[in-house]
Amino acid sequence: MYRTDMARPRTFDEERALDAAMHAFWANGYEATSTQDLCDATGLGRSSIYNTFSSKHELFQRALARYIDSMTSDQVEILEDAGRPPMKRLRALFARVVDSEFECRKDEHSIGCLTVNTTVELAGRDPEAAEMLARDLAVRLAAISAVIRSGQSCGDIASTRDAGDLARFLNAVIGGMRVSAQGGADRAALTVISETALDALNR
Amino acid sequence: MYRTDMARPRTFDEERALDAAMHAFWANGYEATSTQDLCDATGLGRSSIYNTFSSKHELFQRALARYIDSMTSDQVEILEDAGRPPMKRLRALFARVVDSEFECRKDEHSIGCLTVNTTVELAGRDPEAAEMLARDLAVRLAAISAVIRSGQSCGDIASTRDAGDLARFLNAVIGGMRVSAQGGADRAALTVISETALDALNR
DNA sequence: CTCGTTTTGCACCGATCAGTACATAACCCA
DNA sequence: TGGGTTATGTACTGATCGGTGCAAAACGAG
Repeated sequence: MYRTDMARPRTFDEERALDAAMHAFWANGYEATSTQDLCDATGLGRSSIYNTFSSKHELFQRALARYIDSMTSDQVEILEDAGRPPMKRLRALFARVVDSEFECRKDEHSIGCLTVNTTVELAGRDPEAAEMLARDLAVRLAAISAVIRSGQSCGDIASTRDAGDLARFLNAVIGGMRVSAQGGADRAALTVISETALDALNR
Repeated sequence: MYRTDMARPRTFDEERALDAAMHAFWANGYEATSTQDLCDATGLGRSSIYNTFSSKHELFQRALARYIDSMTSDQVEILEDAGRPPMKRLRALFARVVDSEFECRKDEHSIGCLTVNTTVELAGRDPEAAEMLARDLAVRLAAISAVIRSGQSCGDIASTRDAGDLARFLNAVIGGMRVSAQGGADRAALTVISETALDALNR
């Protein structure tokens, strides 16, 4: 079908372009990011973008997939660090969330989390995005649940609530922290929120 | 300046039109709601909309203000119900939040909360919206803090954390519940999240 | 009924939207 | 060096964007 030999090679790195597009969608949302914005962000011409990614919507899906892959594998890695006790792992997860809100900023404001942003903006009317988000949510909930279960069985976590329920709770708090950050909450505020959330596991 | 007498009267109710516009922005977001959508939602012609609300942006500000007014006064009323003990008031607040996620729906999905949606979509690049949201947040945090303080002094709330910090926490959980609802969480899931959040106040 | 004022409907504005057509450039292989 | 193939830049498409101009309609006051 394609003969990549004996033809003009690309002058750009597809992964880098995808990364730039991802940041554009992340900072401004799907609707507010125009195809021209994507050209500017990636440094590519319209032809190259459409030749490589087919459409704005497919480019968005690839950008979202990339974000989900990197963020969730990052978090799962923290959660599956068998060398540390469960509560320490959860604390590390929250610390990671707080840090992430101060990594990518724009005009002194957090740009939040692409997963949360997309859930709010698109989940209700973009079936493909909704399904990607649902699958990712399941993965994250499973990872958190596993840590909580092990914490409950070793006595590190006192709460007798269902591990899955506690995982949903922690996940909701993380989402709420993202929103709070976009609403202007500073590092201290986010830190206290996460500490308080962990209080709920110890009763 | 204006002589409303001896001129053609309006054929529509401004508050009803504003309400329809608010629901359109609420369900679809600012960017995804076109002026044509606003005409369809309100039943007004373009002239009437621009004559009454000046611009899409000003109409949005009025819609957001209307939403904030009604939602926050609703919640503050629950929180200031001096006849009930503090924890009961907080529980009632969360019950109200859960219910609200199942009042206005679209295609089996929650449309969330306009305050959260706007924080995510616009807070970073719309100063007027950001300021309205910040003022509203301060009001809600103050109301929650007051309830928590009274709960701490009467022994209804065991946590010795700063009341303001606990309020930030509860507010974040509420935001996280809105996001979870948009991500597909059902009533039982939201209920457990709120119960777990309240666990944190009793240790 | 006429005048002054505002509302309303309709046509229209330039700008921008996502996406495409096509010629040419750039490359590998023979 | 010439031919096959893909990448790229430029110009363009129809549709829609937010917003406006304007004339007719609709009313109250005199």
